[in-house]
Amino acid sequence: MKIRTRFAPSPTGFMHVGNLRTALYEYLTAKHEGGDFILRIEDTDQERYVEGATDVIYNTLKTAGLTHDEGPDIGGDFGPYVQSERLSMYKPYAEELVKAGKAYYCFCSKERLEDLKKNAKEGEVVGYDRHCRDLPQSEIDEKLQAGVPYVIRQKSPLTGESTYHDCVYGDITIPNEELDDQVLIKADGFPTYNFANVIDDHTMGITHVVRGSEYLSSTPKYNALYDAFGWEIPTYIHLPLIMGKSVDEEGKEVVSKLSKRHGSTGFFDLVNEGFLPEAIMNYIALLGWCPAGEYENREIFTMDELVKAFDIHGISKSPSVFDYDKLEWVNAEYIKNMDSDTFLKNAKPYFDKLGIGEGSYALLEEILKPRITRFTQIEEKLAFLNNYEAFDLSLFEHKKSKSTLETSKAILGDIIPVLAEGAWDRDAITNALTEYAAAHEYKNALVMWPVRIAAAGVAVTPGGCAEVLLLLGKDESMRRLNEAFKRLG
RNA sequence: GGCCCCAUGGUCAAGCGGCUAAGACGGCGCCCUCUCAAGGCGCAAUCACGAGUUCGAUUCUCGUUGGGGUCACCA
Repeated sequence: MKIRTRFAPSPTGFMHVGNLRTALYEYLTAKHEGGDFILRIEDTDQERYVEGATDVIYNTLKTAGLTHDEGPDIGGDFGPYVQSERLSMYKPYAEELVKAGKAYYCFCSKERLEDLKKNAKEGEVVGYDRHCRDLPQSEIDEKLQAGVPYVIRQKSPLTGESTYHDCVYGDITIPNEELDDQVLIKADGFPTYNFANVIDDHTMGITHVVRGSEYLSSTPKYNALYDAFGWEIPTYIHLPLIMGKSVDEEGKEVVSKLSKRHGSTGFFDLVNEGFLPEAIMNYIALLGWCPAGEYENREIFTMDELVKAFDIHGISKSPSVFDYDKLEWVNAEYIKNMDSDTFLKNAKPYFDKLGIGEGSYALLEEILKPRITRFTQIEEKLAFLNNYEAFDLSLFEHKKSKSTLETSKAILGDIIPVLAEGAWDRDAITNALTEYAAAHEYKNALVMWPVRIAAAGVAVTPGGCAEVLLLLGKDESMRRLNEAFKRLG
């Protein structure tokens, strides 16, 4: 049978990387076996409606490279794919359950439910007291007739225990008394997430349910629903949570579910910070899953390779901490391996901002590629091109090169005229400097150091002396060299 | 608090009764080198604890501790 998985986000306008990783694993689970990946929008909570939020979902999936086979935007044989458009189908299912004695009408007011909670003993957590579970039929009819608002609740088993199998966690057993009579249809007639989820998954032919491990303990309730309808229970693949590390008020390191306080956790937040979509996906694929066989120890994967390598046996059970350092490294790997066109496409906005012309593109690509871990760093790396301030002359002093204020002054004095007359290409500049060094029996470093400092005005530059001069152009270089020379007295 | 799950270096993690306990990020050192990177080489760093089972436990069982999740007319 063809595998069908689904990604069922609710439109909140924000795509958490945890959700995105779930989507990724759902995609990979299906695609590894040649199955279908379905997108379904779960918008049964009208109170949480956010304008344009579904576009965020489409854009995320598209940018992330997770192409769905069926969904609200492209259709499919199991539509509609938006829950609010399926609204009419849920209640009849719930009523079918009521008729079968597997669910019941509950007329309890919100106030009564709140009182239940309020009256609970200190530290005690109480669920619904099943007040309406065994109401006499006459009373039910009466209330229905009178138009008393109601919800439909699932009749959960009171005793015994439920066991189910999960592909990652193995057999899970829960005492049935832990299962409460959850609401299936809300007072407004809308289904709850739990209920709609089961109905949708079944009617859409979802074979593998992939979701976070927070559903581990409520899964028996879902199963009870499948059983009540006589439907086949899907294969479950629960995923370990993604955690974040932070420091509490006392300065202690604490680990908790990844959230805003750990830094950017939204997909587009990360993208805006300069992380490449491919790198983000690559990184999160490895958070909680480890490749095996021919892919063992591999760190960099294209989406196609992930599809080939993915195997649910490699999914780990323990939660993992989101490591921004490693993400940064993965991102850098992608940059280093980029072809020129892609590199330029990403770098161009920054080049334009700095007023850099086409003539420098190739050289910049060469010197920037190994030096940036994110494209957003370009501005800072090249700041010296447009800024040249009266830098601290002590920059000319460099122990390793044996450069001092004196040697710098002498060498600049000698070399400025030479450079002024020479050609302005990489070889010419390099040769001029090294030949001068050789002629005076100086180490290259002793010559390169002051020239680079004088030209850039900063200690750290991407690329070396010749590259800095080239980027600056002859006029600007000579101007700076002369100015620095003058300042050296 | 009840219930469920988890537990290998700082982090991601391999391991599935016998290994000098992989690999990666990060850290540190060396090399290369005009700075910074990149690259190369190397080093430090892990089986939470306690009982069992076994000839032998990181690996199996139980307990302890620690961490996480969950207990809605939210999804």
